Amino acid sequence: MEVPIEALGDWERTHDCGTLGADYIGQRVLLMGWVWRRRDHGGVIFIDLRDRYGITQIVFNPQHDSAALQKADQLRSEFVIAVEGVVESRPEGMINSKLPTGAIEVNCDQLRTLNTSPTPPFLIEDEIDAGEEIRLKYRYLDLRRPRIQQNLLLRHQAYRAVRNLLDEQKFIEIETPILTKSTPEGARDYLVPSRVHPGHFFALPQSPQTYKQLLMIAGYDRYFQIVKCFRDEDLRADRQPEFTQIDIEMSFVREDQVMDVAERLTRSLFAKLGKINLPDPFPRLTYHEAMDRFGSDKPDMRFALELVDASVGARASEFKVFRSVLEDGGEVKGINVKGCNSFSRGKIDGLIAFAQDLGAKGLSWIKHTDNGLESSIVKFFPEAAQTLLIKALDSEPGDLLLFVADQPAMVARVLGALRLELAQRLELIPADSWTPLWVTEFPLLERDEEAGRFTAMHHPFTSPMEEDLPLMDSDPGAVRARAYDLVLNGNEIAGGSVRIFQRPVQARLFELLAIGKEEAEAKFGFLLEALEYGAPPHGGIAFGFDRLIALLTGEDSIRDIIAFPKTNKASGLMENAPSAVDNTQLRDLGIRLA
RNA sequence: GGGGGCGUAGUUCAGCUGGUUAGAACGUCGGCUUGUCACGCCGAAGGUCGCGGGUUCGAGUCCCGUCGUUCCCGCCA
Repeated sequence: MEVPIEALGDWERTHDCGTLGADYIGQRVLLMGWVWRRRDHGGVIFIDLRDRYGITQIVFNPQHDSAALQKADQLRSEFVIAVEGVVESRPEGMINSKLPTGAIEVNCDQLRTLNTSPTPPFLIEDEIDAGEEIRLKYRYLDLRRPRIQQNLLLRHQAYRAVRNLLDEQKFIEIETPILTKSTPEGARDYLVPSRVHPGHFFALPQSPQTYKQLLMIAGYDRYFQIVKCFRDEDLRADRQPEFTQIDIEMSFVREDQVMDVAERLTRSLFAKLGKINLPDPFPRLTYHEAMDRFGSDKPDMRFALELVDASVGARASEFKVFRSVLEDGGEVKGINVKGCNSFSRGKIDGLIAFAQDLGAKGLSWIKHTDNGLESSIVKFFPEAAQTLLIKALDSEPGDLLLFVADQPAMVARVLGALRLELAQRLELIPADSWTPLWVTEFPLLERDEEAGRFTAMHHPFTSPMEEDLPLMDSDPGAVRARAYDLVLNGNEIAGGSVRIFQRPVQARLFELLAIGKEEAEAKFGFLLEALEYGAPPHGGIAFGFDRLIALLTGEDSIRDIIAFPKTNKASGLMENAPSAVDNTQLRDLGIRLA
C-alpha cells in the first residue's frame, strides 16, 4: 500500500536529533529526520530518528496518541518524517548509555511523513559490510552514515582552521584559473577543448605552480589557496584524479621560513583536530640519508629496522654474488630482523619472492643462532667476514639477517619495501604514534634512462642549492635542490621548494631538461618574461589535503574523506562519468572521434 | 602498461576433487508482540552464479576472452 506523503506545512524544526537530554524533559519539541530503525512491539512502536547530529528515540504509545501510532505502523527505513511530541525521561532501567540522547525519548502525538524511500540497497550504519561499488553507486546513501558525516565535518573544520591560521599570519587566499595551459613535464594533463579556438585545448591545473609564482612577482608576498588539482595518472588508495591541495607561497624567504609555516600549520591542525601533539621542531633528514638508512624518500620513522651497509663483510667473503655486484659498483646492504631466526623456510621463501617481485635478483639470508651464523651461504664467509657482518648489523643470536646486493637504487627499493612489509607482519608499528619528518636536499634532476635525458625531480622551477651551482655544468645529476618534503608516518603530506627567481638560472635549467629555447618560450615564455620584471626570491609548499584528512580521521582510503570520489579507473559510479557526448557538442568543438 | 584479490539472493558471504533440488546470515514481506534500542517469536518470498565463448554426458566450480571493482608495481614535475 502506498504510504501518503504529507506536506511540511508550517512546521518548523525546534531541535536536532543529537541534543535532547534530561534538561529538556517536559518540553514540546519538533524533530525532523530519517527513520533509522523501527521496533514494533504491537502496542508500542519505537523509531530511532536520525539526522547528522545524532539519533533520538521516538515513542508511539496508544495511551498518548493512538492516531500517531497507527501512522507509525507504516514507517520504513529512510522515510523522512517530522514528529512533534513531549520530551520524557525513559522509564527506570531503560536508559541507553550508548546514545548521547539515551536518557530521554520523545513521546510523539503528531507525525508527518514527509517522504518515503525504497528499501535501501545496504544498511545505513557505521560498521558497514557493503562493498565500495554499491556504496559509490548510491553515494548519497553512503554519505548518510555517521562515520562519513564525521569525516566530512572534520574536513570542514580543517578548511576553517587552515584559513584562520594562515590569515592570522597575513596570508591571503587568491583563486587561480582552472582552465589553464598544458605543461610539458609532470603528470598527464586533463584537457578541455576550446570551442572558440578549434584545435586548441585548456589543461586543468596539476597545481597552481606558475600562477602562485606570478603572484609573488606581483607582490602578494604571502599567498595561499585550498585548491583542486588534476592529474591524469593511474590511481591508488591515496590518489584521486582530482584532489585538494593547501597551496602556499611566500616571498623574501629561505626554505627555513616556509618549513616553519608548514610545521606550525601541521602541528596546529593535529593538535586542534586530532588532539595529537607533534614534536617541535620536526626532525630532518637529507634525501641521501633517508635513502641510505631507510631505502625511501618518505621513510616511516615509527620503527627502526634500518638498512645497514654490509659491503665490508661482503668484500671479505668469497661469495661470488656479492663480490661481483661490488665490482660492478653496486652495494650490499642488509637489515637485521631482530629475534626472527625461527622464520620457517616457507616464510623466508615468501620474503624472497616479495623481493624478486620488486625487481631484486635475489634475497640472501643468514640466521644467527647460538651456534653462530647459519645458512647456505655462510660457507663462503670466513670467520673474519662473519665477524664483520655481525658487527655491521649489530647481530646477536636469535636474529635473522637479510641481504640485497645490487645497484644502490634497487637495493633501496627492495630493502625499503621489505622494511615496511616486515614492520607490518611483525607488528612493529606502534599504535597512536605520530612521527613527522622533513626530507631535504633532494636531487634537482633525475635521469630518465628511457628518454636519455634529465627530468626535474620536483618541478622545473625548483632552485638548485647555491653551493652546487658549479656542478650544473660538470655533474648535473649531483646538483641538490632547495626542495623539501614533509613526511608523516611514511606518508608524503607536503612538498615544496625555494624557486628559481632569476631568468638566466631558469633558462639554464630548461636547457638541462632538454627543453629547447623555442619550446621554453612557447610553454613558459610568460613566466620567463615575468622573471625579468623584478621577481623577488620566493618559495612555497603544497599539502596533500586529502591525505592529511585521511590521517586525521584514521581512514585508509582517501575515498572515505571525499564526498564524491572516483574509482580506481577514474569513473564516477553514481553519475556515470565520464560518458559519451552528442555529436553536436563534438562538432562545436571541432573534434572527430577516431 | 604489468601483477594479485574479488564478482553467487537486496547486502555480506559459503558452496570441497565438476554431479543432478545453489545454502547461511542480515535485510525485505506477512502474522504475533505495550518498553525495545542490532527488540523478540512464527512463517514466506527472493538467484541471468558479472558477461561471452570453450572443454565435458554434465560447469557456480575447469580453460580462454571480456567487463567491473579493489590492492600493488610502473606512472604520479
